[in-house]
Amino acid sequence: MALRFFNTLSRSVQDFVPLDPGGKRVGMYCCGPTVYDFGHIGNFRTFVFADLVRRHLEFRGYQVTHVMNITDVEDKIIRRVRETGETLADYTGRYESAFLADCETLRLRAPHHRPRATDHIGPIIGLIRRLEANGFAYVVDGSVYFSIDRYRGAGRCYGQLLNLDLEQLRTGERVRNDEYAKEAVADFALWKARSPEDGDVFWPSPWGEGRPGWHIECSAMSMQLLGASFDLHLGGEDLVFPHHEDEIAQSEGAAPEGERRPFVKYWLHGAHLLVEGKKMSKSLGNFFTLRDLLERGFSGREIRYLLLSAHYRDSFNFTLDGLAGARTALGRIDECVARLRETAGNTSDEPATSLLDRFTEALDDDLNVSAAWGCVFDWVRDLNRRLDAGALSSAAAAAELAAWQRIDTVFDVANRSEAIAPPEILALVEERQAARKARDFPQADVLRKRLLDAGWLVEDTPKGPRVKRA
RNA sequence: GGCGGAGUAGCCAAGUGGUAAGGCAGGGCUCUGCAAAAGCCCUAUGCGUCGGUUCGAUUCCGACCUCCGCCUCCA
Repeated sequence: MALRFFNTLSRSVQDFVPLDPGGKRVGMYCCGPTVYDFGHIGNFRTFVFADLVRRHLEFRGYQVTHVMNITDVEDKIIRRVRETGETLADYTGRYESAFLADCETLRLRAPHHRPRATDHIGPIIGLIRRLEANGFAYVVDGSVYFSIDRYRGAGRCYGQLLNLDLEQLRTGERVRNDEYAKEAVADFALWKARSPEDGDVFWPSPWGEGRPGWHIECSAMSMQLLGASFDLHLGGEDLVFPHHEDEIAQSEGAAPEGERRPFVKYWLHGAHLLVEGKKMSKSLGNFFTLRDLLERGFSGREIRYLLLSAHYRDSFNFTLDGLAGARTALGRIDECVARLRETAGNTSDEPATSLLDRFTEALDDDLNVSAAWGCVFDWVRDLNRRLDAGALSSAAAAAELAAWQRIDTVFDVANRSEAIAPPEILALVEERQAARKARDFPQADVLRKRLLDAGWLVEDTPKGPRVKRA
């Protein structure tokens, strides 16, 4: 069976066929963070989802070029910069570093390119000029807007990602008065003229000093790094409209007549999450940054596992109980893998195929992680039975271990702190074992406590004691 | 008001036109000097409600109820 994804463009699950005639190379763009604060668990759900897409593509042998932008100029950022008196670069640099550290905590594979909006003002201006040349942009008081009417008038399609009735668009409170200059409500800013509140945040342009609009950076940077037409574009579901719709209009609208190609072949959108059953909000006290969760004693891999446990298109209820459950579930895998290692010893073998086949089939089906984890836990139970029965050869254990390692290139939840116990710990274990043999149980328990204080848990098995990280 | 998504055991969550994966929690058991460890086993006659199609529906159709998202800068 082929790999398939749900494409927002078609509202259906489609076979994945890369644009590359060789069928190998894949360009993938994911809308990254706006660095105005620490990332929260909802942000990271989307980035973990993007990581899963990328890793599964790589698992399937594709050569992925992964781009994730950093939005480092935008209304909220400008407001914060004004409030703190810092420079834009100092302010955003701090949160960008924090974001990168958080990504490492969650074991996200680093994108090949992480372009910043402020480093691409030139390409952004160039793109706006092309839109002007094509007649889709108009200038009002030093700001440049995209005209949806003119775009549609030229036979182009606005509204590819959703059924859109512009007449029905509610003119809500969020239509600010700084947008009054637009010809039509649905038009959007490509370039915003400098205003006094912007402080030092502005760049020169053919239309005067100002800064880029929100959507334009993604069009400019993605096309620069991946070409005018590429395979995958990912983001949170809230970005479908207007952000991604506008990206399509800007990107396809910039092409000269006669060279029109679809901007992106597959659009994938991740659902939002709820926290403790409610929309995350600071007033409800259910607003968690990744850092908050780490402070509560959870690890990056536990959070990663939990975020990988639900399908990306379903809204997911993130709870602290769920995180605690994630810890137990991972422990079950850790145990099984550790037993496999012991049984395999120095033996190595080709990966066993039965688990890999089921796993691949599950993820190929629009990233059905629930089914994939189901395979993993079925496998764990089966192996535990065979290990208990002493019915697993070292070669078989090695083959299963190799299969797990393949799977973990996608899920990446393996226990990394499962270091081999240092000699002094092993010495204590032996000392305790001697005490047990001598039936000096009080002494054995003292030694067990000492090991525990050192961070190691002893487990007595029929084959002798085992230590693992407490 | 417009568009879209979802309702499966205490919780999370797959799935299928033929009678319900997996995880957590809970219960039982095994191993053990002990176990706080680990493993095994058990746990939905039921899949929001009501109709319809069908030999048969949780799965298809219709209505309804509930929840959620988007509708101009929120992942």
